[in-house]
Amino acid sequence: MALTSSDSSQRTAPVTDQSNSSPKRPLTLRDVSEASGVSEMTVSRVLRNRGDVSAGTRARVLEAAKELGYVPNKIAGALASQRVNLVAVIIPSLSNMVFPEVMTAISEVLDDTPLQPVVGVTNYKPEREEKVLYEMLSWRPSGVIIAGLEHSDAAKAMMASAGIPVVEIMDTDGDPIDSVVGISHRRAGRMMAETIIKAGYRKIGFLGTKMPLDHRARKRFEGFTQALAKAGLEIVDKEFYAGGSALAKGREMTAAMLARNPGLDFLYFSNDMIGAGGLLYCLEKGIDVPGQIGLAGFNNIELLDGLPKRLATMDACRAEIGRKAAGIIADRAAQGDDGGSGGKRIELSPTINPGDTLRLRPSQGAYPED
Amino acid sequence: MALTSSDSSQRTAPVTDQSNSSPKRPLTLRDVSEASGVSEMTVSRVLRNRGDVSAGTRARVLEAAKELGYVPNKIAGALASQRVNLVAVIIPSLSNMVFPEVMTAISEVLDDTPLQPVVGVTNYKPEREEKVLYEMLSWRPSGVIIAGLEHSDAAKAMMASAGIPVVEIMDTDGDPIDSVVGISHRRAGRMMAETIIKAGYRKIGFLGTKMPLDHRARKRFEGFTQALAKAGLEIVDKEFYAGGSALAKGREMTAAMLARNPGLDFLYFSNDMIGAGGLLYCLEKGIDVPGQIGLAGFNNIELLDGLPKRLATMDACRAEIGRKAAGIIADRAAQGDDGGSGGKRIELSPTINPGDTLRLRPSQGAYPED
DNA sequence: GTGAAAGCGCTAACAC
DNA sequence: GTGTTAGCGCTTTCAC
Repeated sequence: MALTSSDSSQRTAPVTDQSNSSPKRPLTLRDVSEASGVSEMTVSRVLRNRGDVSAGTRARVLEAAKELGYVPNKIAGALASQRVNLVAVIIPSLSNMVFPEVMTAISEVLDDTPLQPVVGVTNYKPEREEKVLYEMLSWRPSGVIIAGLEHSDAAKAMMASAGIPVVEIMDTDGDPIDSVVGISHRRAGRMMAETIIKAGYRKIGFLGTKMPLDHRARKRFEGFTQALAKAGLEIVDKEFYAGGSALAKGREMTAAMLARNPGLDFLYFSNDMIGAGGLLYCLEKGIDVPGQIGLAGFNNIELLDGLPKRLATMDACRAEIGRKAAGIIADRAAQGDDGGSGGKRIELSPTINPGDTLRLRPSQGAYPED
Repeated sequence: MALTSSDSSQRTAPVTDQSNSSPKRPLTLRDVSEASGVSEMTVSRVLRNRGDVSAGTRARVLEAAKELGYVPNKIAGALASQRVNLVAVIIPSLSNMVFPEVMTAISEVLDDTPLQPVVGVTNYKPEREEKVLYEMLSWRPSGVIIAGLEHSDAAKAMMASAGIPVVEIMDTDGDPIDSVVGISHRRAGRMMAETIIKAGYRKIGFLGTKMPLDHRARKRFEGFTQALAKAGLEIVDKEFYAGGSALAKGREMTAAMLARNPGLDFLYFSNDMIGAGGLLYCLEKGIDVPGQIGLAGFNNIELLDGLPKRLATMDACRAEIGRKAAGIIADRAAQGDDGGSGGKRIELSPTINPGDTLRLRPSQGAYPED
């Protein structure tokens, strides 16, 4: 791909610096055409590597384009060809660690295609999501990848009628507009609860974010409490935070909760970062983890490798989600498919990583395994 | 801004779902024009809130647009108006924590303008930077914000001749194409060295990334060793890593270095994350920090609040850099300035945050302060 | 293998 | 206040 001569030579420096010679009018195909003595049409063909062009003209055009420092105008190109090789990727946040990872996976897949990702950030606000979506759709992208299944009616309507493939990612608990790739966060919560119960923990506290708009955290919580209920258990205590450093908040909340309920034997954190804060607190206080208290988070953040103990957590399949989602868009785009042909539904299976903060067997043999 | 009626109503759901009624052809102004019985031109004016339109027609147009679920085509708009309200933001990485923060500041400033940021990621590779830049410039953005001062000749030429404002950010040690906003990383390295020396530490180790393309880390290292040399000191040991979890690497490298050189009394880490790994290691080993060994990192990452001790570090003014850079672009865009009018040069002053891992007075009174 | 004409969907500029 | 005309810089299509 990077080896085709036109590809590399197109974006090369202007050998003759035109910036002082002419008044700063952006160069057009016509300029290259005149400089090379070749018609605009043929110049266009050379620059896009389309159709047959003789080696001679080809060389002359490339030479002229390079000399002038010509950069094609994609706006005009897109309007004329009715094709925009952009994929809108709409995510709640960049500072969450989770989303950059999904982005990376998406980029990797799209790198092998003509498509390019464009990111929009919503900050977990539906009205911002709607605005960002509107802005992006107005550039007529080839597809949309958007986090979550919860959107305003207007947003849903826009996506449904855009005539392009839409992939909702991260979460599968709900009705997709078109395609979905993700995990069931309810199931993830349930799985964690079952694992904890099986390990013999009984007095369980929950610590999470206050964000009512973080639907995935909410669903994990629901799944978690539901599975506990099924085993006749109930959360002993819970606490939610908003803002500030997650690590510090995890520490503080853990301190507060353990002060209120010294008898707790497990803390389930809605993300790894606050979990790490809790872990550091427990270790500092000399609490036996996972003997006296077990801990678990969510996300399997690589960032945290290197803590004194590895926090038990759950892999949310972020990279795989990104890859699959990008793959769906890429396939559809390659087929010239406009999104009408029924969406895919891909539910990935998250796995529990017990780390060092979750004992695997019940201490008193209360619940035999299997 | 969000209160102007056109602004909010433009992006509202199609009340009548057109997706089944017509073959999936994207709607055009003409459709709205016909549906409302108003000329395309006037529809355009209403939708953009330009010029005087009577309340009556205005209402009818809005009604029709909403009904149809019309989303304007920015491609056509941009081509016709020769205006693209996009700002290209080109950064090395999203997973670095540093850049999302800069992005956030940029977005905040641009939110008050018609401009919109579009991110491109280079992964610290010059050839990718060149490609990303080329792609973005081909959309004719209103400005470019790009990390660093080191670019390929081709990249520099493209930016110089693009006829738009260019702001290079993060670093001021070098020659900008147009404007710069950042800190001097050489100075940052020197400052840290001077502070460390003043505090009485003498046997200093350095731990950093192996990336030869992380110019800012390199400059900090240079400034650091240079200031040590001035005081007649030399780094006792150094170690570089690549890949993997920074926290874990910091821990491992610290262990290795202290095993080799038990006499070290200070470790300077090129970033907070590996610094945190080192800190955790020292605390675990019962090493007296900052008595026996002092530690410092770089970046003042909020993420790390909550560690057992606050790591000494240096604030890189990330938010301020983002704000100032976006401000420059926004001002120029508002003035219709094409970037010809001489760039600004803004050098911010990083400050040292001693945290709990850097004693402030020399223990033996070797170097009296001021 | 190359060129000429038409037009993508909008908006600037000017008429009315 | 509203409509008309003429492009924006490309690519499509078709002729040669």
